[in-house]
Amino acid sequence: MPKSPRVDPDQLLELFSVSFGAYYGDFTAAAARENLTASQGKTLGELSRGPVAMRGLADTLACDASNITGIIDRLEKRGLVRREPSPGDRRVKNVVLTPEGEQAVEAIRAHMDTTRAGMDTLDAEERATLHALLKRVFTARCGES
Amino acid sequence: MPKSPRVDPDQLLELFSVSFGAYYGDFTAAAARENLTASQGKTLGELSRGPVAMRGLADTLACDASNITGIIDRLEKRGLVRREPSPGDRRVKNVVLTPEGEQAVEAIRAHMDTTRAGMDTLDAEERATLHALLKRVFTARCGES
DNA sequence: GACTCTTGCTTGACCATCTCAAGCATCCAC
DNA sequence: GTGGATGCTTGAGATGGTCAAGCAAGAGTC
Repeated sequence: MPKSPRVDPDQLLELFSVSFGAYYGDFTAAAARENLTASQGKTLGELSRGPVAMRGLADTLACDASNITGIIDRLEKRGLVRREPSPGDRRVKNVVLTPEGEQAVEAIRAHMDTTRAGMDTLDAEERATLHALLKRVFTARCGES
Repeated sequence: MPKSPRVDPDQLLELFSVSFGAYYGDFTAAAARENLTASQGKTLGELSRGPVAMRGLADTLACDASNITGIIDRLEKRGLVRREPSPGDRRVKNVVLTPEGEQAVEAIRAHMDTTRAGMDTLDAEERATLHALLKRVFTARCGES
């Protein structure tokens, strides 16, 4: 079953652009529902995988460390996040999600309506295929075997 | 060949988050190379598909129209873009990419190194499959037959 | 210990992005 | 032509982003 022959990398890149634009819009809207900006939502999402040092957030979000200070300041002021001193290195501050922060992450994920509706058009096998292909394209270098 | 059984929507959503983060970082870096911010790059990318009214850009980029005014101001000042009156409606201004603007878009697309490297790990059939699946998830509602 | 080097975080300055409220010009319906 | 809707701009205020500078703390050397 030849899905559609002749998809060159430029066409795929173009589709990435459109798809990610749609995802980003959906994400931004879901975050706005919680009175969070896209950057704040993205930061909380990273933290949902476990505590991260300020430096680590700056690396993941690909921005200057000084930027993170302000974002965490605002999230901390709202009680969604907490700075904790690192036991091993007193320079380092680990950022931890509070229960309220976890709730916010859940709420955002639950309200990604457009994206979820799109995913619902795939059956289980198609989801598995998409997952495998996307993973190869975007997480190759962090690659476990 | 069962790729990987049991990928539920939440896992796929999670992978979207990571993948789009990687894409966004790559895009931002490529845009920065041209002395453009991510928003400016995204705007130019939209315009590469043809002229768009200010209002249309605001809709596509999912932000307030007043925002677009500033972005286009800066792009126009740098000669990457031009405002043209719409023949049919004198309220509307169509934004057109200049040749310099087209060059900038090409340069950004050419320097999406991480993403291109990831795509190179796929063969032609896998690209076609990924294209078809992504398209179904994210462009269903604009759907031509 | 003292000296230096590096690293992690914060601060301040400066611009870009984003939203909202308000305003103006134009179109459209009546 | 009057009134209402629409397209764009402006200005205020908060957030996001970079850069340069600074402080605190680990790490290596003596």
